[in-house]
Amino acid sequence: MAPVKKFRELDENLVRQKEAAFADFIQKKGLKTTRQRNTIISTFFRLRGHISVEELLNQVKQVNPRIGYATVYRTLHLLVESGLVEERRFGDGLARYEGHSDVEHHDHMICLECGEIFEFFNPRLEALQESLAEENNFQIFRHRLELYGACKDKDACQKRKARGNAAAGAE
Amino acid sequence: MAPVKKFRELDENLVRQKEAAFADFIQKKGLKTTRQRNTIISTFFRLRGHISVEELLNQVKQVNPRIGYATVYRTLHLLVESGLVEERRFGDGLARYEGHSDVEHHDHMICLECGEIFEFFNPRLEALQESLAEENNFQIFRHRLELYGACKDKDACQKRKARGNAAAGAE
DNA sequence: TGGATTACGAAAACTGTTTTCATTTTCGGC
DNA sequence: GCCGAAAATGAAAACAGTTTTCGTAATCCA
Ligand SMILES: [Mn+2]
Ligand SMILES: [Mn+2]
Ligand SMILES: [Zn+2]
Ligand SMILES: [Zn+2]
Repeated sequence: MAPVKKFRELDENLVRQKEAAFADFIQKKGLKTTRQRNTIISTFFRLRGHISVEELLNQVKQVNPRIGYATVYRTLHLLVESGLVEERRFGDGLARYEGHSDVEHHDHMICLECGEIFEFFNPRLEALQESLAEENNFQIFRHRLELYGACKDKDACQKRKARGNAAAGAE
Repeated sequence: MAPVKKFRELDENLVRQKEAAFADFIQKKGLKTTRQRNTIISTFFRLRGHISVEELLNQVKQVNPRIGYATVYRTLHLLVESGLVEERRFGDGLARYEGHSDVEHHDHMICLECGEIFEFFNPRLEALQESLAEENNFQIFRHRLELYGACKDKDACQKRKARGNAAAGAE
């Protein structure tokens, strides 16, 4: 009867689940639980999207302003090592991080006009990659596929595209 | 009669063609022809593969040891701007450059064991990307697809894979 | 060939990230 | 609850790749 609240609850549960999984990882590695790490991961898991280190640090500082870059970097490495988080690089020079959503693997479309990032997954595409690898006697461990362009829906993107200052394709 | 030589000649012609195209570009931009730029581009076009700045500088220095990083970087930017060269990043932190081959666009398989890079192109894959973009009302300007894994042919890669120190998928 | 314009090269600056190191915190055993 | 070894923190320095600066030199058109 309260679908919005329901989603929020579910999301909150997922976050707690991830926090628990990370705690597990930390313990199994013989590392220590610290206030800073807890702050960082619970902040991170409550953010959505593809988060840069600076973005994360800014949020974290609102909870504990004494936390610095080093600890955020170190914690992100642990999160990646734990398998709960993936690092992405979309060519703007900064690493971005995202917690796994329910979709295990996905690829990205990046709008060069508005910066929005769309996620997609297509089994045929994945299978085709596999079969091409096979042909070349190559075994895929992982892959990255990024489509850079413009989302036609957005007003801003259409406008800029019409003015032609995007088609150049410059970074 | 001399197929190897023939290929070499053809290749040499292609290089000269590119050098001419770059000269054109320089002139149309109102820039100046210099000994350093000539050395750099003719060295670059005679190398094959995905060349890092350091690799290029090392080669260039054998012709003229006084040429420095700055000029190599600047010349590579011009080459990219001219459209004769493309920048690639395969995740090892360095930019790599490749002159267009006859194949206009291609994607890459990167062996994490031996570092070898295989190039491929598949129209079905490209078309599938297009149609997925279409579905999302997205217009692709460019894309990048990289398959990371192991080439099964190579002895070294097979051996290491068997020992299991590769499957972890760590960077 | 003069002279405005562009390029060069060494070194400094920059950016994102990693490391160092002195200090503090954690946590299992007492 | 305290001890002490082990691990974590944070400020600052170091690092790596790349870009910029700035004084000097080369280019090239009138
Ligand atoms: Mn994503
Ligand atoms: Mn290539
Ligand atoms: Zn995929
Ligand atoms: Zn492609």
